[in-house]
Amino acid sequence: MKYIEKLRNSGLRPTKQRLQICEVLFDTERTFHFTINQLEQRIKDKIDNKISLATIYNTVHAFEKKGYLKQIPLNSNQTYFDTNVTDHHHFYDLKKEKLIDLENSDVGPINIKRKINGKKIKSIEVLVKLDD
Amino acid sequence: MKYIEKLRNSGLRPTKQRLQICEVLFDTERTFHFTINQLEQRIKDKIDNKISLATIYNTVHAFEKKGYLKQIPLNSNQTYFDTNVTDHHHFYDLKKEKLIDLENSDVGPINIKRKINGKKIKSIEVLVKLDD
DNA sequence: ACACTTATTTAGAACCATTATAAACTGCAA
DNA sequence: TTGCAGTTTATAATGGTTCTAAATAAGTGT
Ligand SMILES: [Mn+2]
Ligand SMILES: [Mn+2]
Ligand SMILES: [Zn+2]
Ligand SMILES: [Zn+2]
Repeated sequence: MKYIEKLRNSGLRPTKQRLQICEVLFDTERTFHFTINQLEQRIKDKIDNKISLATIYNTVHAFEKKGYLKQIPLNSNQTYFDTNVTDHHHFYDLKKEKLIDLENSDVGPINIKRKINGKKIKSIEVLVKLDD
Repeated sequence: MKYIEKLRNSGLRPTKQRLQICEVLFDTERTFHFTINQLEQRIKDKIDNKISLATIYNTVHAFEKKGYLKQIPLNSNQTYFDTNVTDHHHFYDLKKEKLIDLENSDVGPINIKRKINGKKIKSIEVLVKLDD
């Protein structure tokens, strides 16, 4: 398995559940955005055994902490995650409630002129909301 | 009262509760960011009668729909609102869990080069997360 | 002022995404 | 193999938000 090493190197035991979740999350042609419930559904579709919802939450949070996933700031009753952990921005289609990645070449450089004393910029994220 | 007209013009009846919430939200030197629970506390501090939590939710959502408040996309278990409804961006201090307005002069122009067929840009919001 | 209609307020229940619990299980090093 | 820390799991608890339906208040017409 290609994820055993990755997990071990992160200090996470490569359990059956985590490896299967890795396949669902990272064995894909493209990166994608998901809520926990959407991920639960994908897992059900792709694997035979059951993984408890608690484990899905635990794993997603563990992966997020290790930097393999990130949360996307959005106003929704559910938390959105992204398998694309590179710096990038988003369109948010308000009608379809769907996120679309913006390539870095799609957005001009963001120039933050103001500084806050003793604070460092950790990330800069642009959210472009789309109407009809 | 200065808000009676404003509410009537919006098709909202100027009730005692709404007028009092207007005072808490809009009779301020500066605009500010808040969660419902923070607003509830401010209301308790500023006025003598009680306003039910349901009314606070109802009013905030009514004001948001009319464009007197807006939500700020953020990953938190609580929804954040802004009394500054002009287009502007935010710092988010991760340690203090506090939002800080960026003036438009603090951020260079955002240039979104990509278009989505049949969709119009409704808003562009930048969130700058701050570390120590 | 009064009656009538409709909007609003309210306490409390319901909802539901997320987190906590604690017992069973598993990976792994000694 | 044994022991232990890490992990999984069913289930309960949490808590922000929304819903409900009855009481109250505002607007309208007379
Ligand atoms: Mn989370
Ligand atoms: Mn809301
Ligand atoms: Zn993305
Ligand atoms: Zn703001």
